[in-house]
Amino acid sequence: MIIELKPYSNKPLYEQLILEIKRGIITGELQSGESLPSVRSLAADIGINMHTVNKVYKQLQQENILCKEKNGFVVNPNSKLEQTAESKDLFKQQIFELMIEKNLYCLTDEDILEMLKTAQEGLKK
Amino acid sequence: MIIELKPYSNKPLYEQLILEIKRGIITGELQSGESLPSVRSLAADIGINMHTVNKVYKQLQQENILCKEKNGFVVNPNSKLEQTAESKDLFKQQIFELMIEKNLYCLTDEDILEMLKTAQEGLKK
Amino acid sequence: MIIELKPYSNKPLYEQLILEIKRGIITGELQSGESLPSVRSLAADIGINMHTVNKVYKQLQQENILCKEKNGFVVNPNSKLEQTAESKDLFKQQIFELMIEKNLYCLTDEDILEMLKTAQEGLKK
Amino acid sequence: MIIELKPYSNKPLYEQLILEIKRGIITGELQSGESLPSVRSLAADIGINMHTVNKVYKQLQQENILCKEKNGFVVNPNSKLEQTAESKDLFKQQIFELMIEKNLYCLTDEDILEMLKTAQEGLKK
DNA sequence: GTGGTCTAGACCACA
DNA sequence: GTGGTCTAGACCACG
Repeated sequence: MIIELKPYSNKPLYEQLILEIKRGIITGELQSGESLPSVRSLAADIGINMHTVNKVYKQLQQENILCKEKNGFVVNPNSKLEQTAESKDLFKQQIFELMIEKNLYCLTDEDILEMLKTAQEGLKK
Repeated sequence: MIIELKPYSNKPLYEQLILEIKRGIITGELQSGESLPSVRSLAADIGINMHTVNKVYKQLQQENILCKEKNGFVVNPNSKLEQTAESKDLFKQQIFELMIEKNLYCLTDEDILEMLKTAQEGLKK
Repeated sequence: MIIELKPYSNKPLYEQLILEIKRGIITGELQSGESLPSVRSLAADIGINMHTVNKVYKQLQQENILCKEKNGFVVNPNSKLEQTAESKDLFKQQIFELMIEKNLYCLTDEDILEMLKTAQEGLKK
Repeated sequence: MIIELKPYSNKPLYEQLILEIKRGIITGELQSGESLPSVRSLAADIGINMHTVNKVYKQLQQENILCKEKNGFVVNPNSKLEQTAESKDLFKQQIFELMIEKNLYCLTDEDILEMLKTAQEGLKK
């Protein structure tokens, strides 16, 4: 799986990396139960600090997306992921902000679905 | 218009306030062309610092949502707001992240629209 | 002579008015030696504060563009205006800033002359 | 790069600093992609407040002249800068005011070009 | 009265 | 270490 981060972006590296890993899971590049690279090797591969990768793995563990095993982290092997309470709150907040913009600029449900579809098609890099 | 901020939220006060003002515009509590309270009075009202309000007004001016008149700020009197290039980029990023979550937790288009609708109904506090 | 000020602009009213009067002189709408309206009547006409007009007249007097007579202000009757030392400094600063932008965005002398010409053609409202 | 600000000028410190940085870019003292000093160190160097430098960097980022990287700001690495819509409007206004002065004092195109050239030669302090 | 600018000092997130 | 945010208080320009 190829991961590219933008050091220029406003978005913190760790958030970018979280999104990248989630993307990998969605596209199937990271299968259920598959092991992730070690903190050190991933950090070296993508050229960022070890602590940043560590933070990412821990946060994804908290979101129930990764599980810690004795030999490192693996993708949660449960076929269907459940949102944690915190994830749900964050998601609601995302929806809320989207709704604000939607109304402010008079966008329709169709506009939103269209954009979601476009985003999804651009998923596999 | 009632504005409530959460001082201990992760979200910066100024971002919260920006959302609140946008909400006011959507619900019609703030009409097109209507004057906003002065930075000082709003700051006093909601119990935050003048400079924080100032930052909010300036950013909303940047987003073309507020206009500066000689005696304070007013809601952009244009009936239909246009997204700036930057707004569009941010919106695309919002959509992208939503799409990631949508796929990760196997949500449907209908789920998303339903949540948007719910959020909208909860608009008027 | 028709004067229109934009209360929305970032530019202070008094600076706008100074430019408008200079424009009038250039286009010939205000002839050499011609009287200007009284502070009060001009203020009333264009809907601004008397003090603002007063400030404008005084500043233009200092720039040697207007002269004070017993019955009010008149356009300096000298056929050819001379820049005061301060005007020259301000003008040099204007030129300096223009030069900065010109170089920053790699504009040519021709671009500048072209834009000056265009501005001049738009002079007579 | 040597930067000198005039604390008692009419022009705000932050505008002066913006011009100085643009000057540095034009003269090549600041190369494309080069890092700028941190807000704190630059502020200390030139004897102004950190927040003032911060404002300058942010505004230059807005103008697409600086980019924010993870560890500070760098000069936009694009070889040719593009004016933003706002920059263009400001530039037009500059041209307009120059044209007014040009006509008021009966200056010729050659005078303007001559002054621009002189200003440019005085660029490297 | 309004917003704009500048200063100063604090705490936090990120890497 | 970096910039980001927030607070607090001061002075100024504008109208």
